[in-house]
Amino acid sequence: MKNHDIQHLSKIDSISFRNDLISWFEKEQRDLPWRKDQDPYKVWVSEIMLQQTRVETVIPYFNRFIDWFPTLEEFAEADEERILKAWEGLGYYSRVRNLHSAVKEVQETYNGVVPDTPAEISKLKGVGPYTAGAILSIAYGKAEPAVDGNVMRVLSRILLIKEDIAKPKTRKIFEDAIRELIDPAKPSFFNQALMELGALICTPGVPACLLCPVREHCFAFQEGVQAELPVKNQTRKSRDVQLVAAIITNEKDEFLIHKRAAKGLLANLWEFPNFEIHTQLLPKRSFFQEQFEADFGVKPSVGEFIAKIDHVFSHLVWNVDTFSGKLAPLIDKDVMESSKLRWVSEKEMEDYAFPVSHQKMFAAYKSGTKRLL
DNA sequence: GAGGCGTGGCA
DNA sequence: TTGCCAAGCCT
Repeated sequence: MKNHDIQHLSKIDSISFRNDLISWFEKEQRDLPWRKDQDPYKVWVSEIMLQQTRVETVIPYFNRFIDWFPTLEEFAEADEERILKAWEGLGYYSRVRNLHSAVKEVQETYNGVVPDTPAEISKLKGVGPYTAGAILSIAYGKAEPAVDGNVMRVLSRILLIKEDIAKPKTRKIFEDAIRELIDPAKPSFFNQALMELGALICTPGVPACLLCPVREHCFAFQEGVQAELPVKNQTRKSRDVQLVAAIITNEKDEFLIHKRAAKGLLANLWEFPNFEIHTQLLPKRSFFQEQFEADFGVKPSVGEFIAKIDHVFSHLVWNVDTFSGKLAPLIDKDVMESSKLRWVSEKEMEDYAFPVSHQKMFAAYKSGTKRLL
């Protein structure tokens, strides 16, 4: 660490800072389901769910997840369809596949006990620097930094750190600061308090400094520049993708669904057959039929237009022209298997994990069906 | 290091 | 409406 990176660090009374911060946390912390105990498995699950995801969104998912998989061992033995279903709608689905892989690793290598050293825990899939520090401090009481976006925002203000927090190497500056400031007696509360402060008081935009328990320690507040921090220079441009999809049924009122590839966007989730449109040469119905026949060897009939579904991802936007369609269930059984196609009843669809984009498509289909009755 | 990887809430 | 954000990690 270069000292000039954190010139205000040495001016902080770390004992007083810790006490003010932790006293506030002990009084004001939210009653959250993952704070009921310090089971390393539950702490781990909650930390993975909370990555880039709001607390209010996570709460019901966490409760259901622990209901379905109360212990690390039970989650390790779950099948992939079930774990994806548990994550359906949460986003960033590789999180749950990595968690599953890591939990199985803990079962096999560590006899079912989540490791408590930085070196071991960091080797687990999906456990990066933040999650490692969070589990080690919250579940095991180790004085390790857990630097997330909240911590960088809060500390950038308190210590007047103007490094760009969008740059990966900047995290180390904050980890070094935390190692100086962390309460060795209460590392769990210290780390959680910093994040709680970021969530409740030291928010992005205009923070509630008048309610802040540590504003006397805050150099940004002293200089009135809290709204200018943190510095974050990253704009990720998203790209538009045109798709044509069809909700295809057979004479038994079953739906044709397809399992997505094991890598990439929405990996291993199920979907209604769809294709990306690169050029606009053919009418969309014809394009869909040709692509479908090329991939699966039979040609469906494509019926009425259902809806144009717009769905925004973090890095791209889907624009999906959705049609209804009909197909006799005559696709060869081996082709169905190798093409990862399946006919399922509406009831059976409940057991499959679909991305939100396809839930929107199905909702539009259902409302269209209802209109026809 | 930069970009892939979801979703919903909010100004 | 549009863009930005919210307890990151992987490649």
